Amino acid sequence: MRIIVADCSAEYTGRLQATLPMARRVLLIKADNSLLIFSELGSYKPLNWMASPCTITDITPDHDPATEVPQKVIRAAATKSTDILEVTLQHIYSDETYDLGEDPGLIKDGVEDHLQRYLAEQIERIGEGATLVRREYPTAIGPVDIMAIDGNGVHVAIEIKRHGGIDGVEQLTRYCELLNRDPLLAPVRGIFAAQTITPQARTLATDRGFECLLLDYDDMRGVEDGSLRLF
Amino acid sequence: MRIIVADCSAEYTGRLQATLPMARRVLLIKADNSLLIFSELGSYKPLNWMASPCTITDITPDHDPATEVPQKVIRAAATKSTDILEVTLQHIYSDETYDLGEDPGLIKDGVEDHLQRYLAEQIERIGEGATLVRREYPTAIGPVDIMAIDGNGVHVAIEIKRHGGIDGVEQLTRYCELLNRDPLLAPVRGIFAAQTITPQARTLATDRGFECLLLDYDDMRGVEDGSLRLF
DNA sequence: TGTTCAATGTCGCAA
DNA sequence: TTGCGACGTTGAACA
Repeated sequence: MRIIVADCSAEYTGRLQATLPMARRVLLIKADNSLLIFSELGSYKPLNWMASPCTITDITPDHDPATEVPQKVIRAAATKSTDILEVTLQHIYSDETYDLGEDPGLIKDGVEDHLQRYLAEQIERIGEGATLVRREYPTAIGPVDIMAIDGNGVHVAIEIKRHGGIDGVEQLTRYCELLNRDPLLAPVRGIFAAQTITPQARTLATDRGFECLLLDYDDMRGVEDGSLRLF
Repeated sequence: MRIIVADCSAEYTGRLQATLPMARRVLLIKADNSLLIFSELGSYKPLNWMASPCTITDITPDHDPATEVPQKVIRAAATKSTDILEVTLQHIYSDETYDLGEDPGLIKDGVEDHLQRYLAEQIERIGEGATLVRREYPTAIGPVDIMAIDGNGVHVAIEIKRHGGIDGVEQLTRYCELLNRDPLLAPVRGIFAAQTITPQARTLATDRGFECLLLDYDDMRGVEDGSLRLF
């Protein structure tokens, strides 16, 4: 990891054009050659960047103290496209390199996948006698999160979200519309399951005849842990 | 901007739980207190982070060379939620601070807005004899990207995306449904125009009776530049 | 301030 | 590899 603090300007040409006027910034050049340009504000997104794979070229122009020749130009050129990011360094305050080595990486817990897995394993949460058909049930317009059959033998398409908004209801609507065209499946009920559901989404879902199911993550995890403890 | 190079581990608790095992990494702490943790690989997204607004607390435990007490713990706590990111620094290689000042920001060119402008000016790309009604044609549920009239005098609603996915088709569907209720406009054709269109979006669009139109940005820009050169 | 929508999105999974 | 959807999305425009 090379860390540069410098007054710099930058030009990006690729899927769009972007210009960064001269200002003091921090540049990171990672082991994979990706280059990031940061300022003091904003979230984790850099002002500008070049993703790996790319080649980095350091260009050092002749230095003439009389004129304001840049100290250095760093050119990052994407390998698989014509994207180019060129950073002109006017004054360099620091330029240091550290070898960080490989990173063991991040370990996550608690995302939608877990919700889906738990609900699939505790499918009777949608109603007594329900059985799982499969997770990620494939359709022409994408996989339905969970397909099940309820206690009355009726197919149930379940859309799962961590946070249920209108988009999720639209998604469920598309799936049910499509699935209900299949005489082997129809009628198909829809269930909108989420840890939280916005009032608008609940209204829309209800209006379209879908059931809303609030998921309690801790509860579901508890049941899972409990069942594991039995064996 | 504070730049720290250190062996560190981290724990994030918030919308999810995440753990980062001990490894050498780069930390950036920006003027707004946001904190980013980088490794050598990956794109611009940090391994872990805390967004502004948040408070940063430096905790220096008693140092006992006999046991492996961490040199420092940095605790970033979100202001508006209970999110916490705690970074334990075992060995610090560098810890420097620079004042970058304010950034003039990025200037962009070539986003969806430009596609829309080009297509509006080259409206016959949707068919010979087509004429533009207006860009950002207002409706009760939001503006239609482009409203036009085709060679047969039929209204055409055009939804433009840089990358066309299912969401865009849904958007176009909502617009057309609404517009077709207006006896002064109906019937209204729908065109889904994008630089790239996913197969599923194409299937859905076709199924709903919409035409798909692939846009070539360079081509459209070329025509534009060419016409500009004439004057 | 909250909501909606684009993004040089990025990331991960599965076909 | 490509397609697809989630994301601690981020960021900007607008009501």
